[in-house]
Amino acid sequence: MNENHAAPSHFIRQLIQADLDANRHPQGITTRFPPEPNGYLHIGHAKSICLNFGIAREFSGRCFLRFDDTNPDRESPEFVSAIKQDVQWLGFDWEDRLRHASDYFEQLYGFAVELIKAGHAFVCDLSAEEIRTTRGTLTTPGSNSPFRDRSAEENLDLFSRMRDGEFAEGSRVLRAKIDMSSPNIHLRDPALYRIRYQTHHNTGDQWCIYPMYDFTHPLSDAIEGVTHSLCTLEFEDNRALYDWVLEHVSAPARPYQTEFSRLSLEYTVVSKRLLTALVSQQVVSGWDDPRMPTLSGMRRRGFPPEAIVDFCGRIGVTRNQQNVELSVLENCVREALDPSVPRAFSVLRPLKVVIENYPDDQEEHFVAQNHPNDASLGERHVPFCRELFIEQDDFMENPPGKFFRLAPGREVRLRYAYLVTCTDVIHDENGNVAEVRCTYDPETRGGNAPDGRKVKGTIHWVSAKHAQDATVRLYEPLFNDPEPKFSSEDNLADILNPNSCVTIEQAKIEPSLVSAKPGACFQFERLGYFCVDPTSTEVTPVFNRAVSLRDTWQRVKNQ
RNA sequence: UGGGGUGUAGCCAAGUGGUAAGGCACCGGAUUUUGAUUCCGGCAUUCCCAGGUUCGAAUCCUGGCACCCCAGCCA
Repeated sequence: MNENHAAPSHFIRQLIQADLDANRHPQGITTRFPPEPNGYLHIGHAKSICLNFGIAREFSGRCFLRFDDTNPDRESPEFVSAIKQDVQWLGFDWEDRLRHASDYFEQLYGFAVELIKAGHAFVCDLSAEEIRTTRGTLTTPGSNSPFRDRSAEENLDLFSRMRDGEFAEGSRVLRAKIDMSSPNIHLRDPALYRIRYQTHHNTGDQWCIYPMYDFTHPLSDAIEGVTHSLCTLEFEDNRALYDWVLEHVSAPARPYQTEFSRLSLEYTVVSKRLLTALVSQQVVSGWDDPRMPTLSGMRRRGFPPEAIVDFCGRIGVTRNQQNVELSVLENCVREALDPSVPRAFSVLRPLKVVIENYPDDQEEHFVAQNHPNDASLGERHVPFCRELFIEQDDFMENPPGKFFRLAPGREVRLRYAYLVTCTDVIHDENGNVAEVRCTYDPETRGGNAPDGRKVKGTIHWVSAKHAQDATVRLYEPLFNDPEPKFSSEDNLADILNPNSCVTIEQAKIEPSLVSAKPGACFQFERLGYFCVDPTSTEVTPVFNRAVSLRDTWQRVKNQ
């Protein structure tokens, strides 16, 4: 992590500091993270979690985890428990501050009654369609509902009968009475309650009217004593309504909303609708598919939570449109993993090497460091014999100038083992390289030549006799376009990267890797960071590549 | 063409009238039994544009331009 860097000073931090300096919050500050339980949390939510929980921690305040569950049509307990798990995984603790907006339904109803009594809300019998057409447009004002001037008594009666289930779904709504000609469309008599005969995951069949977001949110904030209600920029226009609600009922506190820009990450999409589509159309294996930008996907991919928290700190909090390059996240993952993760050998695309002058029945083992820069991670033994596997990429018959791996007549170091020289190449019937023959120099045990000759190339390897097969999955971005655009009519296949997941069924792994437990992470030397998948077994180990190593050769080769 | 926002390097981002931090990326170079890591060095005479105020402007004023959000009984 970046303890060396001072916490960046963003505008919300400054705002809170100024409020504290002015002694506006003698009881301390309170924030909340308010997800709707209608999907899994993604990297965009992580930004909000780090902001809300982080700022509370930093200023010795409190942060609520509040499920914003006012729409029973799309919410479920599965999502509730997944969200809780993800928040904890990131390292945040809501202690005794777990809430649901639905916990407040009765109080909310009371506030609605207050509004009606004061003449600030009315029951409207217009259909959804009629409301839409009378709302006006961006440039023209709307017109008043014919039901706008009902008496408070009639409204009270109607609203209570709405609650009692006397009316059909969609037949009536409770609306705020504000201003149908407001240039801010959110103020054109917005709906506050709608009728929905749907079992709610928390309140069951207790209610058939459900409050809307714009009514619920400010009041939930007030009930919890939230001082700083932080949300994303698309709610900016809603702020006028947020304030209106708080100013027209006897709210127990006066919270204020501040908006920041939402995160978008190159090559990924954080729209719940599209993520849901990817899952339901089985483009991915589930919400926790390692290609998903969900927290559960990134966890399965092998991203440590500290990397995500670090990332959220690095990108900052502003009101600018934020489109962050993938390399920032990848760098955070590498930086989190590199110092702590043990190294191991694995060959993804095996090429057989026979050491011609190494006795057929001989075996030995070499001591390998688990971490080149940290002896405390210990060492392990790696077996060696006459037949090995090396990476196909590490051999070229006609190499370009800068290539310093194995080639006919060239000498390379087998890491921790011997220097070997390629003496012959055997081709299959199609002319492809099928096997490479080498000789080894017995004087170079461990990898150094007594005569001091320099060998530029060092490659990894695995003993053919001792290696085990494993499944290895390599990932690329799910989308082709750095800024994926989509609409519901789009054929997903057209925008998806066909190589987003490449599965290698018969990678060769060194013996020490066989018993690795799900969740364990390793650096496969020269290949990247790999994490054991939850489905892995000793019979069929499964590794996911979290991220590759930085690869200068790839760049040299491509130029 | 209504309302609300935002413009600082390829991508993020500090900067709050005193002469452009930092990260990522990129480009060198050193060390290296991972073409990794680490280390050193480079990378905005200029802050969307044009005027103006000022000894002095990314910061203040005026006028443009570009982009984003809003017309769910979603959140």
